[in-house]
Amino acid sequence: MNTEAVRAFVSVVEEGGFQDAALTLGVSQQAVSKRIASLEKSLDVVLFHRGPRRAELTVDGRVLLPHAKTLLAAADRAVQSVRPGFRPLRVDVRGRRLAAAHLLYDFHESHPDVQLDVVTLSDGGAAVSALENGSIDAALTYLHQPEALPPGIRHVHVYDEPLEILVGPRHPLAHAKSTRIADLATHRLWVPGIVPGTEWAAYYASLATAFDIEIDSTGPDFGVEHLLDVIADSRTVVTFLGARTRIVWPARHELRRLRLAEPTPVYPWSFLWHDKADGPALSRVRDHLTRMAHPPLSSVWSPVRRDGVA
Amino acid sequence: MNTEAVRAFVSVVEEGGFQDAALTLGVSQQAVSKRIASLEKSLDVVLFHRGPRRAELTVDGRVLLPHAKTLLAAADRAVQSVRPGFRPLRVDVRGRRLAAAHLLYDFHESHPDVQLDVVTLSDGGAAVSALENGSIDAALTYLHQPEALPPGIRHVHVYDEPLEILVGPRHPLAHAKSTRIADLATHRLWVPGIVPGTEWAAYYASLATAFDIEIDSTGPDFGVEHLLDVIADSRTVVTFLGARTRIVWPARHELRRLRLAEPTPVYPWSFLWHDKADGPALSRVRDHLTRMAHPPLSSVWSPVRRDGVA
DNA sequence: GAGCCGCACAACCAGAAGTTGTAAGTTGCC
DNA sequence: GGCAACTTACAACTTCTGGTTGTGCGGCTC
Repeated sequence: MNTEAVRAFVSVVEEGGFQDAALTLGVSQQAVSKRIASLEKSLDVVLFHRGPRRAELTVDGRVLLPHAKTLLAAADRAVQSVRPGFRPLRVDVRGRRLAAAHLLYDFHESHPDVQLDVVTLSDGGAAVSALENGSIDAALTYLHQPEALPPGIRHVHVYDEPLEILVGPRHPLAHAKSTRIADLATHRLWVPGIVPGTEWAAYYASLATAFDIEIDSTGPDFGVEHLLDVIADSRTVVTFLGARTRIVWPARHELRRLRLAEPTPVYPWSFLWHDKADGPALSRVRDHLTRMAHPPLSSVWSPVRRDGVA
Repeated sequence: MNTEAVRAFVSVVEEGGFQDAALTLGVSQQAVSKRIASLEKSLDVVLFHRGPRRAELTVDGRVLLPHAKTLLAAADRAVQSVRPGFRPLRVDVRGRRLAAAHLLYDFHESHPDVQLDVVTLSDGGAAVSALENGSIDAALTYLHQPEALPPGIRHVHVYDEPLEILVGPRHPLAHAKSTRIADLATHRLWVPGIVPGTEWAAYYASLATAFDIEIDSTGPDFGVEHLLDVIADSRTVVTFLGARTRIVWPARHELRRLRLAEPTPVYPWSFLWHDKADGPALSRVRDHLTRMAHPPLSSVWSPVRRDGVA
């Protein structure tokens, strides 16, 4: 499947003949003829009835046509996605199952005309340096030290995500409706895969200090499936997750999500962008996110102190 | 954008390095290196950080990756769509705004796993010969002469589509709820674009004969927009359309669709297929369509007499 | 420091894909 | 019927893409 051959095919259909297609493609008629011939050979079907009149699509050609068009559209979008200056807005969401991805998806649903490219970088620090060198335009992340941002990078708080815990069916808390975080001190709090130095690690460090609990992030991270297996089988292990974190577990696992209360710890999401990247598309995203900001819960704990309105 | 270069790019990401990608692609490491280099040159971005360790995606590479994958998926689907013996089921629906397309879309909604290619051929006769030579697998059309089908082609009636009329806001019937077809004899019944010799022409000929009305199909067909313009402005002109024919008219046109009653003329849709093409996918479509068959209306007129159940 | 690993560059070669020139076919007009 | 006008296809030639093998360079590992 040669892209140029496909382009020739679509062009012949749209222009109505080899000659005219050649003209619009800027090549000779013979070149178009060769492209179509090679395409037909590679697919092993005839695409046009060549009458001496004009070329007419065969049934195979008719079937191929829409597929060919989507192929070309995909190719064009692929090229556009990395074209400096003209590319879609690039936003880092830290992970595709996290609340940030959810927030951005909300935006996409209500603004389908804004071209987006969703990226996931390794950590918030990487996002900031990517913002600095211009390889991304914006990021949704937890900002541990707002005051330490490099010049030119701006930020706004957009969402406080309540924290929940996940326990197995035989855990003592399995049938509770909610629990207080201080009551968790006696349980084993396990959050594998926290990479030291990331904003994620900083958040859990703050949480552990604030409530005088111990969060175990040791041991190798074998992935979510393994974590769920352990939780499901254990009477003691508890893990944290954001209220809007999407996880899918196998049907056999009867896991429970529990709200935390009095206070509810929240994971604060900020929207970051570079002054230079600011423009109409970016401000539409930012406006949407700030407008969507949920009203603050009655009793919350957050690692960052925010002055003024949420 | 060379497809093979994109394939190499995705392969390098999935395999984790140039070397391994070369192995799975069956080419030399240097060839992969060249492909990536040419892709980077054509896009004018760097896709991989070449550390001495393993190749690592840049932000541009991360962004391109999903686009590259959809591009390859589109290419594969395009090839599959014409691959003899393995291609998706091809069904002719006569026109994408007609009831047949609607019926097939219903099927697609409830059976998204069945790969379909929807085709529109010029007329029912073309569909039959396309069925005969195997270039399509099935068709939804009005079958004027079921007894004249070539051997091997089978058919089943699936849907009676009530006929409606379309009038402008100043037409005397504009505020009627429904009308009897016999009462239309005094109006100008205009259906432009009926190609003689098609099943469409045969249907209207039957209709005209049965109710002793005159249907005007003369004059050049300037398309639906022109037809709607004429209807909207006229106090006399009336046109027919199927109850499930989708038309979109500009907001300024206050057109009215009216049901026909006592009897309601129906446009009977049949599902046609070739014995040789019968298989699990085709029978799922056929079963769905026959199951969806609507209960017969109380008083209908149809050009074909059907014995037994609907 | 020696060896290993991973990617890039150089030289070479085959063939893909462009060009021009020309043939073969049908339509339309005289 | 014969010729002009038009279409697409084929032939010969040229260019250059994209593959190969051989080799170099830089950073890990031991």
